[in-house]
Amino acid sequence: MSQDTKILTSKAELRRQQILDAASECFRKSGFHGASMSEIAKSFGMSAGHIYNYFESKEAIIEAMVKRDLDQALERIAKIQGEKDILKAMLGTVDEGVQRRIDRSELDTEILAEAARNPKVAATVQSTDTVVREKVMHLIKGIHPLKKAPLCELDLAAKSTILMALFDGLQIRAIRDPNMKAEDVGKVLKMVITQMLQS
Amino acid sequence: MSQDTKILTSKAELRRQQILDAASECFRKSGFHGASMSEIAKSFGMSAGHIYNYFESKEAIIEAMVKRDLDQALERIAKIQGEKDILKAMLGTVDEGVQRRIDRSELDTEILAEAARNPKVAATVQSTDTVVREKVMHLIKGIHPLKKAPLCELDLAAKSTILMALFDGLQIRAIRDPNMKAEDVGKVLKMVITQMLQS
DNA sequence: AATGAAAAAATGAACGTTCATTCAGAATTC
DNA sequence: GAATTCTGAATGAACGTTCATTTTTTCATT
Repeated sequence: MSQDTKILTSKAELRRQQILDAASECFRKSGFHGASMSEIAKSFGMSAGHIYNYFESKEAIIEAMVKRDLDQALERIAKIQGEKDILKAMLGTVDEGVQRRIDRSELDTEILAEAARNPKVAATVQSTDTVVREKVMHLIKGIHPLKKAPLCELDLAAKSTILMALFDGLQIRAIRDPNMKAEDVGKVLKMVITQMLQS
Repeated sequence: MSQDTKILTSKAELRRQQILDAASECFRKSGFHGASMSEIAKSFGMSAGHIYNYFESKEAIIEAMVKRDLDQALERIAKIQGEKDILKAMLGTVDEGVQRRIDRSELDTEILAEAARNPKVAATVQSTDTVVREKVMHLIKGIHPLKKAPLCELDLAAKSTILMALFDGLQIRAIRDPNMKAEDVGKVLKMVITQMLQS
């Protein structure tokens, strides 16, 4: 099995994923600066120093985390894009989308805070967001072609921003208001999204 | 002028405000853990040690910042509550609200990240949010009393959450997408808010 | 006004701790 | 026995907080 080193899930790659998983959990609990390298390493039985054989620095870990999340986001979008009725497909993923934002609120907030002050992390976050937002705009375009004149590009950009802000905002709401009821919010959210994307 | 020590804006109180102002700017630039006490102190010509005559710890500074922001939020809400046409008054503040979220995105994200891992800061953030959200629910109630049956409490809670999530979300959007156009977003935002609060 | 001593405001070096990163070498795999 | 994987002590820098000390302000008394 080792005759071809091009296998992507090599041992080294598995080690990298282990580190990312452990670091995600530690960053969530303690924050990017609060979690030490040895805390991350010990949490899955590696020594602190050895992490540096897989990542150049602590900063590089957070960058890799952001890039890994991008692929998962693109998969979810592609699944919607493949459906006949795009609006219906979108509404069908609202509830799980709400729950995912709640679950990831602490980690994502930590990543954003780091992006707000660390130019390298900011660049990674911004470039992945650009990719996602283009896909979202394409989704919205696919909803509209019925009644009126086609959406102007300006409204399209603004609507994609609002749509993403709605979900991004829930991540903040989850921290500010831990008693938020996901089901009720999902209900109103579907209504708001329907109204916005059909007008 | 010194015969009555009950004057609220005493010298000590002014000093506290100076520290809060300087700390806000330093936290925004460097983050809560990235900004050192001496960096904060030096930025307005005080020594690091002297800060401890006004705040018990670094943590206490962030808590005081959150409480100070609450008062400003309540003032803005009270101004809307005093108007005849509440929906119209709300829409009138959307554009400046969008801009404020953009301007404060870095600092607020930093505060939230700290709240996500520091229970004391979390308690302060959550209790101030509860106060604000009750006022917002009261605002929404004031819009509705026309046509239909009164809003059920459940929808009221969910709508207040969505309304606040929209603005909270813009703060994240500003970090993920620095090219976001505030005016265009404001336009669509007004439309979405109008539709949601009148249905 | 001028004085001077007590109170208040302010300093900054020192302390103890923690952390990211390095590296010489041990353990394991091939 | 070479290559790879891994360890953990060592390094040097940085940080929050304390405190002995100095500077400034206050104000009753002269």
